[in-house]
Amino acid sequence: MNKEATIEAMPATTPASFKVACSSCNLRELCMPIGFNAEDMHKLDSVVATRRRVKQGELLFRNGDAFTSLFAIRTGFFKTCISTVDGREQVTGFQMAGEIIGLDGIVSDHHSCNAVALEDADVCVMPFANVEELSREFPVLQRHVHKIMSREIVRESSVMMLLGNMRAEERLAAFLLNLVQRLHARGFSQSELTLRMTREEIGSYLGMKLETVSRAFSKFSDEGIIEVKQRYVKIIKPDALKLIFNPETCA
Amino acid sequence: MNKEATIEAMPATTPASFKVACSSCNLRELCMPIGFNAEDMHKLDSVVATRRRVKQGELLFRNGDAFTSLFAIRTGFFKTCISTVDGREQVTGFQMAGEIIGLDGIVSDHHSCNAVALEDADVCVMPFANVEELSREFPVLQRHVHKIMSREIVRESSVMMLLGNMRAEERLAAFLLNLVQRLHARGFSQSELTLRMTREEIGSYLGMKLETVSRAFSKFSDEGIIEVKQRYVKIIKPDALKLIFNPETCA
DNA sequence: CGAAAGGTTGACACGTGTCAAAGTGGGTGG
DNA sequence: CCACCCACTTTGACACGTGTCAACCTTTCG
Repeated sequence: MNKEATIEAMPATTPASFKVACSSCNLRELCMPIGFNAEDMHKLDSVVATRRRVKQGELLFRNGDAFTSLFAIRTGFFKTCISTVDGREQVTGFQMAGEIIGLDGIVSDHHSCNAVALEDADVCVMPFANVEELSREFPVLQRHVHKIMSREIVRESSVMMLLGNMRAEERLAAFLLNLVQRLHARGFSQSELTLRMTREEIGSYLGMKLETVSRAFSKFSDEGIIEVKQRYVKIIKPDALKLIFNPETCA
Repeated sequence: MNKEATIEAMPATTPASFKVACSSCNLRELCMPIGFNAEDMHKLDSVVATRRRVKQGELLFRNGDAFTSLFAIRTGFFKTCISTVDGREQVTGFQMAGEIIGLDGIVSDHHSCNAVALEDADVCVMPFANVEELSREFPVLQRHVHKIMSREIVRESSVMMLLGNMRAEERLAAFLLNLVQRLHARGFSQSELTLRMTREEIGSYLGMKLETVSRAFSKFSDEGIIEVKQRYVKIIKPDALKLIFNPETCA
């Protein structure tokens, strides 16, 4: 059995050496641009001001908070969500190690969503003023920041495709494939994962009710495509999943 | 009766003086940052390389095209859309004068959607290399670019809320309110508009079928909330529309 | 003037939501 | 350390909103 897909158990994590330095961070390749020499790399370290721990269930930031910083996730797992006055909630994304969170706050200087830790997390606080200042000095960083924002725009577009055009099972298949792909890029199994979110949160992200999510899981399980036990999921037939999600977004 | 809400009939448009210069553009306040002095403003003119005309039905760029430039819409109206291998289409947005289009291409150096002119259009071509170079020189422009991208991220989040949580009539109400609000910001009526897109395109954007869009229009009309005749829409009771869309996104 | 594209409306089907009940597992306090 | 509790999940029965299919109408344009 492959190692469990928990971010806490990141591979090659040296036993908690808590440097606040990108230059010595093993996630650098995920959240920072490549192509820096050693000297520049040390200048880059000044992007990150501090670290911050967020316990499971706690908020990294909430709707309305003043925006001052972006956050790079070191460990842990987040959801971002917005909600209506009448209590309906929309999960707008799930974020894992190496991903950047907080871009929503730039436009209005205030965050427009909540960021909730779905497991104990550790983030790098990057004051946006630092990011912008260093971006002016380093075109590579500038381009990187632009790419991160563009990537988020493209991701949201593909979620719009899911929500607007796909049926429940297609959505769940796409969701699972996306999750394992991102976990695999972080050194985890491409067939096994442990979900960090509830059925309700998955449903909110995918625009369906928790019962529908549960039914879709059961259906995939009955068909031998996946193995499910609560939060644990094993993908038995990835090709079958891809077939269900046949219409590759942006083909 | 208020003037018709067609972008071509922009108010205070001097009779087609076709300068390629932001400093003398009457849309500057919409797509460029404020707070530039006259001297800097002229440097800023070099962001825009050329102009480009796009006829109704033609594409400004298509999925897969190399990304080189952002485009600022001077006149005209666009939709951006992505499609699946099996032909399903998702409209990801409608863009009008003063708005920036092409941000999707930054992440991969290739566009990931199609941009189609829904009426004859005229755009400023801004080579992204120019934008980045000037951004390094002018923090105000840098911040502006970041805000534009962040605004797009937030907009897409609110569409996710629409698609994931709202019912057909709520979606259409939100859509109409958003459209008139943007048109009003450009000097048009806040109660009358002429749609530039078909029922099918509205439906694609809002995740519903054209028949459902049509029915929702008829329902609003029957209730005296709006007046509809084909593409012409007059909002009789804006408050009723807001009530239908009561859950203000991100409340 | 005729054809094509877009829009409206009706009848019916079907996917997903709703409501309810029961099962499962993890955390916590005695 | 165990037992209880609570949050989460699964499953079933039924309802309902929206999709599907079809017919007809309106407008535009060659």
